[in-house]
Amino acid sequence: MATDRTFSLSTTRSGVTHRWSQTLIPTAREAPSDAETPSHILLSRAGFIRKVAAGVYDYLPLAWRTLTKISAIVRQEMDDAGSRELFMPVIVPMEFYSETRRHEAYGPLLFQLDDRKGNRIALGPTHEETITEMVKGSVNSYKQLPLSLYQIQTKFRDEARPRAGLLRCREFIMKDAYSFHVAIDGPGGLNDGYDAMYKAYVNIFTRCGLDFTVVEAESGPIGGSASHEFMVNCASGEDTILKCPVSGYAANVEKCEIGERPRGAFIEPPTGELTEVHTPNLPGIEEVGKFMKVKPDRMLKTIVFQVTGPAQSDGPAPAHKWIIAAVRGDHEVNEGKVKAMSGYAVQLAEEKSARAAGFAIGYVSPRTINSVPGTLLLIDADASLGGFWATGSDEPDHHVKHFNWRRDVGAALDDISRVKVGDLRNALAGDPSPRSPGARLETGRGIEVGHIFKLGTKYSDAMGLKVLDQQQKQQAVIMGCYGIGVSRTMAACVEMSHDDNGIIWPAPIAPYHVLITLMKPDDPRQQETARTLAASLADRGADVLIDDRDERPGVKFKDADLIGLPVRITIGDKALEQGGVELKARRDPGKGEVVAMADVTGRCVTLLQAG
RNA sequence: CAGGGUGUAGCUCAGUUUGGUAGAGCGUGUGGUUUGGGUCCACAAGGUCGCAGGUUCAAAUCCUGUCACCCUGACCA
Repeated sequence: MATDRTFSLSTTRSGVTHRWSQTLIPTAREAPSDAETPSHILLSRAGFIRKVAAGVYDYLPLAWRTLTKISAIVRQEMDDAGSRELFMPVIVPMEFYSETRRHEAYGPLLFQLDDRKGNRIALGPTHEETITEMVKGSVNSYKQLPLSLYQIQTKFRDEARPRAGLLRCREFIMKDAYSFHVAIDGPGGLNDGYDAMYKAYVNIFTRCGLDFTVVEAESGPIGGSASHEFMVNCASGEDTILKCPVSGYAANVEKCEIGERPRGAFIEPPTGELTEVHTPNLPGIEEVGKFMKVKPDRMLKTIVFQVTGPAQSDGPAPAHKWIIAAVRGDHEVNEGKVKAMSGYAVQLAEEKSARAAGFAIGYVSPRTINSVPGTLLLIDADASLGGFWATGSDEPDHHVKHFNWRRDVGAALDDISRVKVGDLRNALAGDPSPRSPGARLETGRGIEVGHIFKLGTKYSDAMGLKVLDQQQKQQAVIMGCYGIGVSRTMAACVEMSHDDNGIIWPAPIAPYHVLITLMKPDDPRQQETARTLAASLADRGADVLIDDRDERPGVKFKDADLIGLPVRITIGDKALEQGGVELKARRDPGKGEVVAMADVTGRCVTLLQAG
């Protein structure tokens, strides 16, 4: 159907009308064998995506329409939040990383290639360097700030293991935004810009029709709640999120604090003689526990970290070389908490050097605080309690029973420069909430679709992005950066919203709003009805797909459910004889109902506005 | 990167153990039939058996190498 292209200053949005026979929607009864997750299976079967290589996909017409709609919402909200769109190249010259050294941080994740002159080139995994370089050449004065810029671009990351279709790709579409400020606080400061982005993100994901949770994520260099992740709630999500039902506090596992827990005073008497047990060839806590007939929650897991420097680059030199972190056997050490409690930058100890220093890796006990010089012992509250404990014996293939803090570690426990007790492990469901006394944390799963954080001067320092401030002094620009996985959002939406028969699109990001199915595509009366309805719907801004294929009804209905457009209108003789057509919302079960012709458009619009 | 697995028609797979020159279902095309939830029938097109080398009279099948892809884990600003 021809659209009126006459020139006008502003166009009232009118919907499109497309015919199935004129677009490419290769639906399939079976999904490719490598598809396992619902979004991968359904997007493949419904003809949205095709795999080109591992983690690389074609976006077919339906997918592209949805991606365009997500992008349109992103653009509107970003523009409203004062950010301006630009477009930067995929190609990043390797020189851009010479100062930030991020190619080292990224490692093999960075796609690289050589041009014909032998120059090394990267395919951008994100664009901090490119935009910092660009702004450096264009902004010199505080008067030009604050500034916020964004783009929607294809990004490249050579993931070790792409998986789950669009959820973890090597080539994907991302909206990335960067903000530039002279101050952290006050009008126009980083915090202002960050809050504006936070609100824009809430608007974006709400408008997309997603069920999502905003969680606190690992803080940036500025501290506080400087980073948030936007997670689509869905059981198949890769990430665990924790929520306090009373205060509304939510955080990811890396970040989640745990409320006050009882801790030991190290005065309990031993439960028995320290007994050594031969435990050969047992790789994990689980196996060792079974062998010794001790439950994991009665074992102490002792993890060795090495100190790599002060927590802040300008901090004092570390007084320790090693950190041993003791948690209950059924708990997991949280590296961020090890950092926070120790005040050092740390990494998991390299096995060779740790052995050389005297740690029997795999069999370490807290007693090594007394045997390896320069060691700091951190104990999780739950592990500091009294009672029976089993732990390593500090020699290969042996563990001990009846470990007792006071008897076996001794006076070091009273020296706060050598031993600290606190929150050291990943939070779990049922843990005390850190924000609301008496409340318990709950867990859920999520898919990360957005991430915002405060960068501070990390890039401007490294790359020399400075402006002259009001006092005519050079000052490093303070930055924030804000990402949305556009293609991942589409997949996350399918994960969140589908049934056995197919996708169930929320109206705002459905490829089309209404599917008009002709039972007899050759029947002039049905054709005329379809044309009339489509024109009327398009007038109201609805995008319409007309299934004009000469297929059996069963095939058309199955395909309709599969591609998941929010509203289906079926034009057939039965309803026409009653002076109407059949109307059905995708999310409603059953057959739909016959609606009088005059009411159809109104009913559709109502259904679509409801989501 | 470690461990496991798979590459045969557009898709899902059988055939490989025991070598003899390639099959099914779905999909596609043609004809008929059927017409409100993946009709039924007939005929047809479609495959360098991932790639390279080797053994053999003969290789999808055995051997060697290589590439790709998948799963679990590690990793994931």
